[in-house]
Amino acid sequence: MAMMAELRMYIRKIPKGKVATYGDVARAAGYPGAARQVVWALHSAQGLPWQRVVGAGGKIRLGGEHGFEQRLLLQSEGVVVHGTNVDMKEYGFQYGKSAKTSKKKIVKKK
DNA sequence: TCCGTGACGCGAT
DNA sequence: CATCGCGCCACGG
Repeated sequence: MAMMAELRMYIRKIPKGKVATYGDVARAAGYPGAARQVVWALHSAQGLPWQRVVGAGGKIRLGGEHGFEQRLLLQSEGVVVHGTNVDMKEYGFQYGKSAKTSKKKIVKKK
């Protein structure tokens, strides 16, 4: 499957109220080190929860108006943003971690 | 085909 | 903290 499609698919897995980093998404999708491609995938963010993708350490990498909007969107989902950062300990989403114990097949929303 | 461009990541200075 | 350098890789010129 095409890389961008994979990335977009994983981005959609991020639940509301949680965030994942570019690197995490890339690794989860099977492309470690392809954080830049995540950016590309987001560029064509059609229906994607783009605001739930932040930089390493929970840093919002968007500038100006966009960064401000991302902050608002995240907070409206219950994520507390400190300046330009998010507390990953509290809101970081771990891919597949829950599936590890429940082996239950995750029904991805389409 | 080579080259510049990213909402990147990470270690070194 | 702020910067730099390097690795990473799809895409458009």
